[in-house]
Amino acid sequence: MKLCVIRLTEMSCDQTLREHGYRLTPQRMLVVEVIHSSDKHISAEEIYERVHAQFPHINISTIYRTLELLDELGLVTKTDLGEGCVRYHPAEKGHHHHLVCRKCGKIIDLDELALAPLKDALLYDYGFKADLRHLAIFGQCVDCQK
Amino acid sequence: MKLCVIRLTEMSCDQTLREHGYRLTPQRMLVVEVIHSSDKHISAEEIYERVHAQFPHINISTIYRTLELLDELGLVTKTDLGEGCVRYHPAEKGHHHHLVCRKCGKIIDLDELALAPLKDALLYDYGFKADLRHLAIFGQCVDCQK
DNA sequence: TTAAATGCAAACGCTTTGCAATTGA
DNA sequence: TCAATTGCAAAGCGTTTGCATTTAA
Repeated sequence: MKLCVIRLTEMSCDQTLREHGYRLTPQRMLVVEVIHSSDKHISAEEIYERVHAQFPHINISTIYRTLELLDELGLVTKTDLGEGCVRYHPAEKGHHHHLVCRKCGKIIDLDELALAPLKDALLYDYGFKADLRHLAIFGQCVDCQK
Repeated sequence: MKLCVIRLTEMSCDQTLREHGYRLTPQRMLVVEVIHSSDKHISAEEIYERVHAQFPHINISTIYRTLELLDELGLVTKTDLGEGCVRYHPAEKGHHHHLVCRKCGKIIDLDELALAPLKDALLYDYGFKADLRHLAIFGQCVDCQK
């Protein structure tokens, strides 16, 4: 069941690449596969490590170039969680926010709807059209408060 | 009137430094002065430029070391607005959030209270104690929506 | 006098770039 | 075939660090 979804998503990536006249190289396919099969948001370095295990010849600049391309095509979303690197995840997996624990580093996903009232308030009070995709909110999780 | 406030705040910085056994060097005093007299949040590079104009001998590593110290003493607050650098401002100027326009780069200050409902909701629903100081919210400002 | 602070230079981690060699269509 | 893509090496950025020299107290 899970596998079906993954395959489908990867296939639509491949299709999108082809549609835009980009080549389907093994490097690109592996990057797409790794991002889609990751259960969490993944950094360029982590993607590199995983691809490298299967394709030792790959260079990290190829990872960055592929990520830039996937971002341009709207296939991945970038999130800056304030760690000094950017994290990527498939755009298809939908928008959500992040509660980042400053103590243990845990990242809790927060549904997009949780910020809907704030979004409305900002538009009403400031005329500001907030783009609240993948917001990172820092603090302390339940476990670390004990 | 403004000048009084600035003087007072700088003096309390100087006092705090002294109280903790740190030396009052001309470099440190200039950094404090520049941060306090800036009308907006300022980056290390910008602080360096302004201090350098008055004190050409200064090195940027001194700026970074001073900022680290001021942060430790709770005299300045750091904000990552996703520009690839950290911005600083006097802790005395209070907490607030930032509406960052993706088009024109304008930064609108948002009162701390605006996020109080969200903070409460996160604690209630997730048990997450959010530290909502100096949050950056990206989007489009009124002017850029036209 | 002397520990603390500085300037300098070199390195850091993440990311980008120029260029020659390789490869998918 | 040949432009697109890659690997490689080098550089970019903001920031940090080790160390000898200087300086505030």
